[in-house]
Amino acid sequence: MSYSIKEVADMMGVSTSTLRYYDQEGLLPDLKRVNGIRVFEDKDFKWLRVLNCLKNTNMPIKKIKEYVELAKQGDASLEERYQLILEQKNVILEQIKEWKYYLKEIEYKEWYYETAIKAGTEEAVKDCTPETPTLAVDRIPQKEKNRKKE
Amino acid sequence: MSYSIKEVADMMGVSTSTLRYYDQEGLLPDLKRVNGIRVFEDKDFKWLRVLNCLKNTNMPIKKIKEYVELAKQGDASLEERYQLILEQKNVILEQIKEWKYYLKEIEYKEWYYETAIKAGTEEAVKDCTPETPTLAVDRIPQKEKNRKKE
DNA sequence: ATAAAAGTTAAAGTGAACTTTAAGTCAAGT
DNA sequence: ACTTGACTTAAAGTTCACTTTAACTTTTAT
Repeated sequence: MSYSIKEVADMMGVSTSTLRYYDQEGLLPDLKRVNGIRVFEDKDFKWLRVLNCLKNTNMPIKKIKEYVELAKQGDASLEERYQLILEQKNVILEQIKEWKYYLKEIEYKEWYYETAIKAGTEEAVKDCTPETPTLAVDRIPQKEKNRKKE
Repeated sequence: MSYSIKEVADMMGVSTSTLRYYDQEGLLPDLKRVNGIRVFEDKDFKWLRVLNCLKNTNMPIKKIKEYVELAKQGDASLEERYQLILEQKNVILEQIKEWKYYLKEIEYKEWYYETAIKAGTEEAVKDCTPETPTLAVDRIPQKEKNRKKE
C-alpha cells in the first residue's frame, strides 16, 4: 500500500507542512517520489513510529537527524545507535520521575484549594505547607537543561 | 532572610535574566525592591515553588500569568484557581501516561539493538516488530497539541 | 477539456521563551 | 576616591520547530 502526504499527516496527527519540513531536514530517508510527489509506503511507517517516539520525548530535530545518518551507515553504526537509544531511554526515565514529583506538588495544591473553598477563605490554609517543606527550595529537582554556570 | 536575584537564580537553576524576564511578564507578584534592586524574601519561595511546578509541566508563561492575576483577586477566585490546578493535574497525568508508552517503545529499540549487536548485523532483527504491531500507525497516541483539522 | 483539489519549492514569517547588548546605577573593598 | 562587580532597564537578537505565502505543477473529478 502507498499513501499520500495528507493521509500520513492525518494518521500521525501533524500537518502536511510539518512532514515536508521533516523531509527537508532529512528526517524521512529514502522516501519514494513519483513525478516529484512524495509517496509513503508501509516500510516508512516503521520509521515514522520511531520518529514519533523520539520527537515526542523531546529529542531535537538535529539529533534525530544524526540518528538517521548513523542508520544510513548500516551495521558499522549499530553500537553508536544503541548508545543513542540508551541515552534517550534515560531521558524518558528521568522525565517520568520528574513528572511524578510535580504530580505530588499539584496534588498538594488541589488539597489546598479544596480546603480553602470549604472554609470559604484562603486564610484557613495560608500557613500550611506541602509535606516536603515549602522553603526548602534546594529540594526542587532541577532539569539538566536548566542548570547554568553563568 | 532576604536573597539577591543571583542567589535565587542559583537556587532555582535558572539565569538572572530569566528571573528578570519572569518579573517583566508579571510572574513574580509583590516582589520587594530596595533602591530599585529586587529583594527576594522567604514568602516568595512559596510561590517560586509553585511557579517551578507549573513551568516545568509545560504551562505557558501567559497561563501562569493568568493564575497570578486570579490569585491577586483573593478569595473570589478560589474556585477558578482550583479548576486551573485540576486542569494542570490532568495535563500531568496524561503526560505520565504518554511517556510510559514511549518508554515501552524505546525498550523495544533497546532489545532490537542488543540482538543486532550480538548477531553482528541488523539483518537478524530487521523483520521483527514490537509487541504492539509496527504498522498500526493509528495506535500511536497523539498529543492534543498535534491534532489538526487543516 | 477543464476546473478544482492536492501536490511541489524556496523563502519569509511566527510565537514562545529566553538571551544578549548597551548604557547606565548602586554597593563593597582598598 | 576609585575601581570592581552586581544590579538596573529597554530593546534587539537568538533558537527551535514549525507555518505561511506565492508561484507553480500534477492529479482527479465532471
